[in-house]
Amino acid sequence: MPDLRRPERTYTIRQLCIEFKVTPRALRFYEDKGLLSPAREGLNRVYNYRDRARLTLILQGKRVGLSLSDIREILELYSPDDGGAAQAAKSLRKFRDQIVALEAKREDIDHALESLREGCAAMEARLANTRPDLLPQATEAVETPRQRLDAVHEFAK
Amino acid sequence: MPDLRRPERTYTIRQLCIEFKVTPRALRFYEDKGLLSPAREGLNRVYNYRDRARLTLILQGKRVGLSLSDIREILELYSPDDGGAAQAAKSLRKFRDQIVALEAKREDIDHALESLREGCAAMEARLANTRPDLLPQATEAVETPRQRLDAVHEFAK
DNA sequence: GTTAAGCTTGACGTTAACGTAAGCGTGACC
DNA sequence: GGTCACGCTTACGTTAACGTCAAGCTTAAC
Repeated sequence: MPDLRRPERTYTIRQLCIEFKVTPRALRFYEDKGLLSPAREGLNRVYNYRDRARLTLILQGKRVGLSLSDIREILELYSPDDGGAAQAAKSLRKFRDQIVALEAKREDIDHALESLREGCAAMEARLANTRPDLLPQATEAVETPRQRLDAVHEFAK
Repeated sequence: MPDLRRPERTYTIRQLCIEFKVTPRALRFYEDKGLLSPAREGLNRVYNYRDRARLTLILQGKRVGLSLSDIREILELYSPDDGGAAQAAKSLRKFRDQIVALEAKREDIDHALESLREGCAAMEARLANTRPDLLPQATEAVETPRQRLDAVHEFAK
């Protein structure tokens, strides 16, 4: 049995799920889509450090707004054929495209925020004049549910 | 017949579609979802300047990444139904919630941009060392298809 | 020896925002 | 009097990224 702290370390599907806060369904889905291809022990999936690394890349990609198929393309660039130089250029272009898209989105948001703030100010002024007693009612925020993962078990690294 | 340059001006569904580069299906969909409710002339929809204004708000909202139901809520705030101060307080709270949500989205985007830029820099460095000839290839933008609406007719304002 | 936990593979369900097609009505035009 | 062009409704199809069973296999525990 390999030392648990070495790169030979392997993971069950659930271990990775808990560590990265995703569901088993998601990992199997990524596999379906060709983003992961863990080894098997009988039927069971066995993830190694390389799979783990790919998973972190997948989730990072998602966080920056890339689609799974974008991510798959990028992942393919990091492994095969040559040193990956020829097509690293391609993923560089994708990154840049994404940057441009996000910058545009940011500007839109800034505009929206501006007009929302104007609207707020106007309504505050109106309320302050007519029913100042109602102002505090608008101060409370709405509850944000979030979080709903099975267990909260802790796995040693 | 009303003067075409006055606010009494009305629009057919297709006129709005061409002006805003959306499809009739989209407008009917927004209506289904309660974001628009144009008048009718027989069966045919007749949009007025107010509907038009709402449509611009809808599309602005979409650009900043709001869902249609988010947009519907916001639209409802702009038609206060009563002069009611109590309602205004509620609206104010919603506005503030929306501001908070957008600010969060903005931060997310900033983070994403940051790591995208890092990734870009790393890949540029790598490419510059190994295959500087491939760098220009990544400079071109990807073609953006877009536009596929029947005619390019021009409608006077 | 029989639960229980954890894994597996289907396979259908879900949400958003429409696309697309079928079938029908209406007026304009040649 | 066909045939566009435009409009209507109803309704099924689509994509992404999983969620949610159902049914079944294994292994550890009691």
